[in-house]
Amino acid sequence: MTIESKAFPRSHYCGELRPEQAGQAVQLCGWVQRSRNLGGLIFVWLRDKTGLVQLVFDETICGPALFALGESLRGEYVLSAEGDVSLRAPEAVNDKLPTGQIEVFVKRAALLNSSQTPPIYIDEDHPDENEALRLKYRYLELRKPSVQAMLRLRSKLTQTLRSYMDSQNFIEVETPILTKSTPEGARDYLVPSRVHPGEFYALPQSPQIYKQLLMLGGCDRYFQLARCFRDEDSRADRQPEFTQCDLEMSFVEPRDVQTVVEGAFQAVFRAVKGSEIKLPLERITWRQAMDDYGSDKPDRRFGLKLQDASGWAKGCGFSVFEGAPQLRGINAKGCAGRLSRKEIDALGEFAKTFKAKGLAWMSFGPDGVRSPFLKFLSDEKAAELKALMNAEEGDILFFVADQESVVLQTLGQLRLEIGRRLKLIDLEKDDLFWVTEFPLLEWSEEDQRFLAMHHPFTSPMDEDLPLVQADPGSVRAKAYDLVLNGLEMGSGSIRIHNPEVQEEMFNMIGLPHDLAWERFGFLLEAFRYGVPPHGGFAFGIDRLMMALTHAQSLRDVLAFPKASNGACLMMETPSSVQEEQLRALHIAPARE
RNA sequence: GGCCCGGUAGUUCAGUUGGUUAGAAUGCCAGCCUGUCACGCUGGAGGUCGAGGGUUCGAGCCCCUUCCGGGUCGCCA
Repeated sequence: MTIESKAFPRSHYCGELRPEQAGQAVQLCGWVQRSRNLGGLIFVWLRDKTGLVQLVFDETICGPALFALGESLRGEYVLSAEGDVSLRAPEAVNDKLPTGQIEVFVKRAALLNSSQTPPIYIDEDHPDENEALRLKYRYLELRKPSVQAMLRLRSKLTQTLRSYMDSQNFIEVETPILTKSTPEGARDYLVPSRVHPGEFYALPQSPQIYKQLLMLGGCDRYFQLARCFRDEDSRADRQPEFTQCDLEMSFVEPRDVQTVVEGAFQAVFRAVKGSEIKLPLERITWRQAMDDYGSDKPDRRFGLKLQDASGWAKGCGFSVFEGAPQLRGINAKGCAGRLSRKEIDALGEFAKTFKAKGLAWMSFGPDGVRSPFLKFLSDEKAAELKALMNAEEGDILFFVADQESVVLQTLGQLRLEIGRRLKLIDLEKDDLFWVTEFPLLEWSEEDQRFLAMHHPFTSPMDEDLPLVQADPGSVRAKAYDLVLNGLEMGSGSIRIHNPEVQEEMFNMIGLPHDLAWERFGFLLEAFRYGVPPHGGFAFGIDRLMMALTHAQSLRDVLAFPKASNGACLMMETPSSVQEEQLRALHIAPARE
């Protein structure tokens, strides 16, 4: 019957009250979700991080002063309330609320704060609100029990990883955030130095160099939940700053690292999802992944594998096919009737965004074969192609003719697009596996030289060492990726510990000796002092969260995500600074 | 850097071929209401149609520029 201004010590969380507490006096704290004023009776939903519970203000029980307070309550007012938990009458039970069998008759309350009308709905019924507003008022969105549940899940995940890595005798070591700009790879965020005019630190894209130095330093088994930064454009699954579980081990081969990582994923799935992953995980080679799926991170939850028709294309009579280095295709089994002509054309446009010149198709409907290129083929060649692609009535074939990289990428993406459009993907399945034996190098048309596919410290496979001089492009690396449901969870490799091989590597990627020393001299020098063989792995915590929660965007699994241009709409960063600050950093103001 | 989609009330959206005073729902404010749970009923307030320029007798609508948000290609060792 009293109104106070200080919060009461809390006895229970709102969302956790159950019929077992009936008859008890409880103290609750939270925010007003909504109130329904019936005149002589007021119902108020109180929310905390666990969920909602219904408070009842009944004037005959709480008295006129407290009732007046109840009348004044509005959305997001902050309230501390004491009252008696009471079972609801059967006809008054709300099945939609976990706490719907009970309600709390308020006897004491403290109004701790009022609130403006919030600009976003803080409930679970309005998920598709304006992204910009959600980002600007993220702190309000955090009040949603679903977002709170995400944060708890994330915390559970990191706790599980830490305890698992500890159980495997890894130690967590923090490496510097102020570090050195590295060439190759993503753009760095630069940090100007006040003490060293004209010189810059960089934020780490990963703790790569440090963890290798830790191996040199005898740490043997290191891990870190590491913040990483890349100054590149965002995507739904890419943010400028993100968190990786980064690890490195000494005296190991790929299998040893993979065993530890697999175990970590098994532990996480057990703890967070309650599901069991069978170990060891399946391994497929990079070559196999590319040939079958046109991707080094295939989504294997549906079929539609790629098939090579290059051999058939020789002398087929259709110049587009004959003139291209490669012809590969997909048989979309039973999909002929599910794709309209308009949709097929849209897929053609889709294919063109991946540099394909066009998308050839051939459908086998009840009224016969239809295809824009059928007229160029003899009956025999057409029949051959049908047999080669295992086509039957109801199927539709898609082909891309071009150089290998374009063919594979286009068909790989097309396969995913068809899978999405026709809902062929089994979302209940979790498909976790290794892709191994990545190429060491990839040819860059732009730079007209080889680039390290992973990074320049990745070790070649022992059996491919003889190819290093003769055919660098075919050398495979001790590099491996972990893939979950078509998402790249992370990648790792065994590093080069032999100075001659390292020198050879720099040669292959066209990095002159003195330039290599300028950039990595400290590492190369360190490696003269008895570096152990070592290798490691890193996987994205954020992407793993996305997979575990079926989130559509990385934003949904971060407490404070950034917008697609890298800006924080809430704090309005990046922001300009005072000229004085710039002067201290020896930086000239931007000219308009 | 390229391409696609979007921006109208606090919020989610509608807005016809370019034509009167820009609408709905919800939220908000006021009043009534003792079993609501998307409470109900009555009344009310609320708009720089992202911004700037142009075409026109007349622009939320057409054109140009630009800003912001989302997606994507490039990029992301």
